[in-house]
Amino acid sequence: MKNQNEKATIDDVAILANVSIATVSRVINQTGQVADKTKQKVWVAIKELNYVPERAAQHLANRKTNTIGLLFSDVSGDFFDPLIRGIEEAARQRGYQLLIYCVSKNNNIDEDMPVNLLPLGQQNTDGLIIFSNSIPDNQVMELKKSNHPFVMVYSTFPSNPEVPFVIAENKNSTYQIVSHLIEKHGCKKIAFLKGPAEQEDSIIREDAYRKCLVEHSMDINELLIGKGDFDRWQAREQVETWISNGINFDAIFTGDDESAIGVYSALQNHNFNIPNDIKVVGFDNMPLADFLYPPLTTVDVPIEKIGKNAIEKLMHIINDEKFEIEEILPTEIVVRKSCGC
Amino acid sequence: MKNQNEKATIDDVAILANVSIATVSRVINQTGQVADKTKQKVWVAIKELNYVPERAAQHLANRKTNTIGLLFSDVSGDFFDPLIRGIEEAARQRGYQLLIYCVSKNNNIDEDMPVNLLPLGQQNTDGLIIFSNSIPDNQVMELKKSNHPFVMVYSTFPSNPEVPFVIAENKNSTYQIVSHLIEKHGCKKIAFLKGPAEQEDSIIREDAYRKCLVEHSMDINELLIGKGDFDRWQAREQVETWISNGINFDAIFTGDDESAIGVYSALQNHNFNIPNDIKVVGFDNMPLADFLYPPLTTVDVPIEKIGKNAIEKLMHIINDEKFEIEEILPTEIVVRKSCGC
DNA sequence: CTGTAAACTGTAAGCGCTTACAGAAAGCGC
DNA sequence: GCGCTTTCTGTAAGCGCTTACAGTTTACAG
Repeated sequence: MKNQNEKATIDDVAILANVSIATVSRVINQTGQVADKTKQKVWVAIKELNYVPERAAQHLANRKTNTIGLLFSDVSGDFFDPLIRGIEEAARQRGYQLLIYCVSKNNNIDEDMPVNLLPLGQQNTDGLIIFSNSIPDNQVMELKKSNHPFVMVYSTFPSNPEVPFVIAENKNSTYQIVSHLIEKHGCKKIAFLKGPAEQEDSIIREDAYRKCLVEHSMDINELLIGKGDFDRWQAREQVETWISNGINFDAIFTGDDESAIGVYSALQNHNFNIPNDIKVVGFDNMPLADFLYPPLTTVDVPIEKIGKNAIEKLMHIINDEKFEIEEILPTEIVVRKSCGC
Repeated sequence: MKNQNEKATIDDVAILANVSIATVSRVINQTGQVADKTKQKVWVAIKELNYVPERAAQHLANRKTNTIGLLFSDVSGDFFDPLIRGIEEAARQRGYQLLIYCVSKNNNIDEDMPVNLLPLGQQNTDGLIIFSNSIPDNQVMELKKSNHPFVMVYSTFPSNPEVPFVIAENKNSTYQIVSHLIEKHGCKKIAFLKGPAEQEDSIIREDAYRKCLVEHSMDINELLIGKGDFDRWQAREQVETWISNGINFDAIFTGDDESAIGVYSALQNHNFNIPNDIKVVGFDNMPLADFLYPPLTTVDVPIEKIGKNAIEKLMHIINDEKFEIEEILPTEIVVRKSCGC
């Protein structure tokens, strides 16, 4: 080692162990055969020098970064948490690092930005996990063309059936939970808070909600379909508006649990009792759902598993193995008290 | 470009633009002088080829990774969210990527693990942000010795006054919020949920709580000091235990907002009214605080700012600029309704 | 002891970039 | 036109690794 303060390189190890750098590389990566005695010497030297391979150099030589990128937007905390954990852990177990990039209002990704200028891409990752609508559709197309492996999470990409994704089942479970309100609790005026317009979940849930009402011979009152944006602030505001406009409803399907937080806040601030005055059900079963009062009836989405499976699929793609383009994980309704049960 | 499918390299650009790779590098990095006409040619070639510099190669040549690592443990979502955003955004603005690693039960970092084997370190980052107690103390010491830049966030490192940190003020604000309960609302039996024993915040808050009671000539009832662990599940359990043991209290200082979630759940499930029966106050002012019912009186901690400032300090360290070892951001009590106001 | 295959090890090229250094071109005063 | 400075550009070395290929050693049957 030229200098005590510099970090050791593979050369230093080779010199100290009295072998060639090729051998050092072989013992570290367990590639090729190395005599036990030699291995031993090398390990000793590595420990002695506190040697850690420089990842950049490995990447360059391997033409592989061993890191996967996560692109996400403003998912709220309680939901985001299990997701990122699932992803990070699964990635790490496979020897990958996780690089992240949050898209937010302040640093939006422009439609016109060439896809190769995305902060996460071929230059620094072996593959990408893209959360929902964190980048514009045309970028997804470009990315697909570029052949850089990626998988979408939490939303499909209808315009191109080749784009792999992992999502949760939406339609049936929405139908079920709305039915529950109608059949079990006799709700007549069920309000609905729709998510962001571009988001697929949002659309599917709305369709299922409408279908459910229709098939139960109920009128659809457009006044009862509000904007929730899967956002607690927006949801609260919408409910406040309904209340101050004197609009009547006996239940709310909040679109997602994040919105349910806003709904609870608005209703309780106006002294409505949940579920006696108004029943509410959500979607996602985020960790908080069981801590709200009353505990929220919702649809359980295996968030962490979605993350894990996304990584798994991504690995298949990266390794050129066979994989299913689409994966729809089952969800199941979890009945707590907010629906009146 | 040898092959249409391969990504372009700097050589391809150089050939197409009919200049040397040195020149290409110079225009990309804006280092050195390049004639306008030449610059132009280079940019055209870059666009033409969709060229993006390979980060690994840059790193190797620069001896700089331009990425900073975030080491965190089980911080809960609603809290974690602003933090990570603050950090990621600040880092990106300075041209750094964010690599993350979650320490959790399943992949704990062993005390004996040599610090150079941490998944985040010299090999892949230029510096680290370390959240609270995500790695054992001795590792922090080792890291310090290794001279790799890092800053602690959300906790100081008392055993070594050289370790830089960014934290929020704890003592005064805890004192204030407990006083508020006593002076303004006449609380006589204030329970307290302490955080994880190793965590500094936890200790400071407990001390301030005790001091406040003593200075208001109140008895300290050890039965009213429970284990909250800054964890909603644990907090709920502790409160349930108190209730089922018939222990009396008229208020709870929950230690942090995350615990407050558990406290609300336990109290409300047992039909206690907050604040009429029992007043509760928290600490952190996480986004959810205003959405709980009743809205939580708590102490506002500038979470996102802590993240930002940590990055800033880290940059100073990396760039060998002057910096303050310690930074304690002011907090302020935000009064909502859960205290009875 | 020899020959041959198997086991092991080393040499050197190359991954894609940055940059020190030197050389070429341009500008300018005379 | 000349010399000198300034501006611009290219050559080549080197960052720390992996790995193809070739060379050396060992094991063992004959």
